[in-house]
Amino acid sequence: MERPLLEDIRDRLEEFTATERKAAHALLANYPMQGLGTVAQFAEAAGVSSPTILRFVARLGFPGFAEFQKKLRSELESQLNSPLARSTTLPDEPGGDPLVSQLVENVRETFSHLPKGELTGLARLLADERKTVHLIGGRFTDGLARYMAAHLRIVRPNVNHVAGQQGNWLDQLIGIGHKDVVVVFDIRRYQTEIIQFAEAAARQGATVALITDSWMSPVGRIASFVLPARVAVPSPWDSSLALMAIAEVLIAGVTRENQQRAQERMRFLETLRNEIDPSTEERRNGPDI
Amino acid sequence: MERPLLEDIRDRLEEFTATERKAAHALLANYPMQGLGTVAQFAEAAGVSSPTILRFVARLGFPGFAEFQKKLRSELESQLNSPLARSTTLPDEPGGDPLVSQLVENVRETFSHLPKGELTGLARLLADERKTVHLIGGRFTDGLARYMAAHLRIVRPNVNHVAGQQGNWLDQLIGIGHKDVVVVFDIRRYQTEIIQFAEAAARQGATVALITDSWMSPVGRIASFVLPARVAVPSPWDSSLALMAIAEVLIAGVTRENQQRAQERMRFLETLRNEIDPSTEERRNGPDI
DNA sequence: GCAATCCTGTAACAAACATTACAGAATTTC
DNA sequence: GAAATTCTGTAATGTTTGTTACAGGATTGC
Repeated sequence: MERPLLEDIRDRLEEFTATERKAAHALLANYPMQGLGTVAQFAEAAGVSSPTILRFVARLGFPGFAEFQKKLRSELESQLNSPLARSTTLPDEPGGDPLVSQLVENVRETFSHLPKGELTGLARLLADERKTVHLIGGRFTDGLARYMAAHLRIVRPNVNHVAGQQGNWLDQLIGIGHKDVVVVFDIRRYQTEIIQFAEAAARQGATVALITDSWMSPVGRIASFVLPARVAVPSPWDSSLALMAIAEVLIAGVTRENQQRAQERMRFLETLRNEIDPSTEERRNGPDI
Repeated sequence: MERPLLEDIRDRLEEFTATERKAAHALLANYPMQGLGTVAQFAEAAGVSSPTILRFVARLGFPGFAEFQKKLRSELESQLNSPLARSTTLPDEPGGDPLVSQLVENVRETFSHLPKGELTGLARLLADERKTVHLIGGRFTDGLARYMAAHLRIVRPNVNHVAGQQGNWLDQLIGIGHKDVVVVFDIRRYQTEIIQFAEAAARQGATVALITDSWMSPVGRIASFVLPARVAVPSPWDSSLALMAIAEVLIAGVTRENQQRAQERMRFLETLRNEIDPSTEERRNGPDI
């Protein structure tokens, strides 16, 4: 990671001219906000002219004010999104592992920022038995789509997991229309096939719900529901844990909406299972809900 | 202190028009940075027109975009200058939902009770490239096995996801022996086929690792590694979130153990991907690791 | 002490921006 | 089903912005 600009400026104060130093002090006093306004505002705060600010910025190695602001924004975004900076507020590190702390924090942060109405609204829509629910995921998120489909099938009819060879996905677009809901799991790298599937489904009148990461899959442009999750962890991998938490909350929400029907379907499934393989009753080692 | 704009927007999502909601999502997904650029940048990120952004901002009660930005800056400055303000928001239940609190608590509790040695020992074993790793899950946990396999394949060779028709599982027992590791995801109701597979693999000399719930699958009797997870949530369903957290920590652990080889394999995969479909590079919307 | 060089602010200018006007599409109401 | 209303994007426009050119003052070197 590149060195913070603030430190760079601080170390180079002596090489600046008098007015450049004024600019530097003004920036350091209110870093990085002072540099995120206009050249004129920064100049006024520093008590120098606009061209002086540009010379100061050029001295720092930026070809223009826009590049300078880009750098400040980038640093600020990292600061706002950096859990390591905030993890100091969580004295308990479960298992003493920063990775685990981050996993927990991701789930917590995800739901802190998710609009409650989006979750309940989507759960209500998914509970509507007049609709057919399709779930699609990519290379890493197909398991989530599969997991959610496995649960939803138990509490409601007409659940389709879009899986198998991607060449066959187009076949499953046939007949999709206003009575369909498409739940899309898409995290970076965003997959062209998923985007195309979602866009085609939307064109045909389906409602699209997106469960994605913080950088927002392009599917977000056509989705009616967008549920972004925190995925950054101290690891080369992104974490899908928060996406799975969203899936679980939606599953619970649908089950709650259709409580009576869900119980009927679960009892029926139980009866089926006991008829086909009575020995499964013996597998109950722990308490059952 | 005035109420944060973010909360205001979140609570008012239902009253927005479709395009205003898109603007709201774009802002919430990258708050407050998305609102601190130009109208055109914000519009592009939201997938709407510039005038729509201005209507959205007007709907929030601001006479113009400048006033809106003023508000965002003010909030941001408060946030940057007041770390204590940040820490007081953490004790709140994320989303105020007991289900979400329990999900977070399950992950935290799971790792608090997991022996660290079990995790690192299993990660080390899974990183051993002389071994072949098999992953098997049941009706609800196959997605986890698939997820873990998809990641492990990238950082190490000889990874087999035992999937498809259960009748075919026996075929995959052929050849399993001392050089194999079988990772089993099994939560109640425990599946007879999984138990039988694991028992047969153990008889043939394979090392068995079990990721299960607190009531302990019968596979625990013959497993060398047992990792129990908290699954109880206020819902008719059990939660698999903590099992997925275990999977992610193992994935990260294996990647860390094989850091150099993992990086080589990832680079090679990147090269393959760019050769087969160069357009995937364009899909990078957010920062990449 | 003077010439050369550097620093700095003012003014001008091209580009970018926020905003408004307008028209077509979509939705709602009767 | 048609009229009224609302939503939305495109185009145009006035304003603001970043940047450059230029000139005067300050500093440095001979």
